Amino acid sequence: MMMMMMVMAVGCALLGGSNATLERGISGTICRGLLKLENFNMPRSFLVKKYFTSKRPNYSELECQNGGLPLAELPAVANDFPVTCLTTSLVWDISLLPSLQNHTSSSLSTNQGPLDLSSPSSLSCSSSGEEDEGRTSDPPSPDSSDTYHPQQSSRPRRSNKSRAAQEQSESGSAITAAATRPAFFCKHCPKEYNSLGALKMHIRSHTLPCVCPTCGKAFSRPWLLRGHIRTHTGERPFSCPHCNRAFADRSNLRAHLQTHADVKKYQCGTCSRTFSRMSLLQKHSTAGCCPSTA
DNA sequence: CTGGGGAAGGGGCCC
DNA sequence: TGGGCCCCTTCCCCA
Repeated sequence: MMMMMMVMAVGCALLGGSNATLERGISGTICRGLLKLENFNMPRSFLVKKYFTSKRPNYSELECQNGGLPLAELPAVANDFPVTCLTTSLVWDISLLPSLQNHTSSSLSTNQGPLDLSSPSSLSCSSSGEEDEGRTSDPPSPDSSDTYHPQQSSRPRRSNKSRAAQEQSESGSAITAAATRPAFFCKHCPKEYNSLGALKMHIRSHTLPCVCPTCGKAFSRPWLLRGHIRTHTGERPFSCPHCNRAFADRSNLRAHLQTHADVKKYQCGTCSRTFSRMSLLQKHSTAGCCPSTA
């Protein structure tokens, strides 16, 4: 079985050009993942580098929804869930998205139980990769020269603006604002981070130290691998309290719960129509319902 | 075309 | 400082 999956995965990777048909079928997911890895465009890096993060999200905003219980553990009679959600400021107006994105939070859970994910044999985050790379969050040795290491430099690399300022006063006496906010750059991509830890974590997205023992797909973090392994095992620890559906991913359960809501979380600012997902709201907006925002 | 599910990526926070 | 977890978001596919 494992060999078969590997062969399929390799085949898909080799045939990356015509992925339209390959992505369908049994190995579609695997192929899609590999193809994504191959391109590695990282289109989802939307959270990079926030200079003015407001630190902690306001989790208490949503606690009223379920009293802090995990959604998967909500009683089926939690009928005020959607309403409560909407009576708070959590109804999203797409016109406000740019300013809200960094301030939203919907921590609907505390320490979760159902996700024990035993299957220890399959959870070894990277047979080899994690041991060499993951533990240190550093790229493998051949790579290490390709990434920034503070030990190799007397100070963190600075942002463009900071570097310009530094160049301007090369004598060194006027490193002011830049020095108070050092930036750590990734040498694999143009991203920059405020802390070395964040950079190291990011570097893992390049080194992908966690390898699935079943299909060989690599991930940046152990829990990503765990989630992926569920696609092989079929484990779905997050169940919907309103229906019989279960999900392997909590976020997907959360999105699903929106489908049970009479009034959904994401609201069009023009027509007041609500949507279960922001992507649907965005589609709705760009489709022309809201000319002002389209 | 729309809505929903599946899978995945990434930063932030807590321990 | 690092690992684990949380949450958000996105992309793709399908009904």
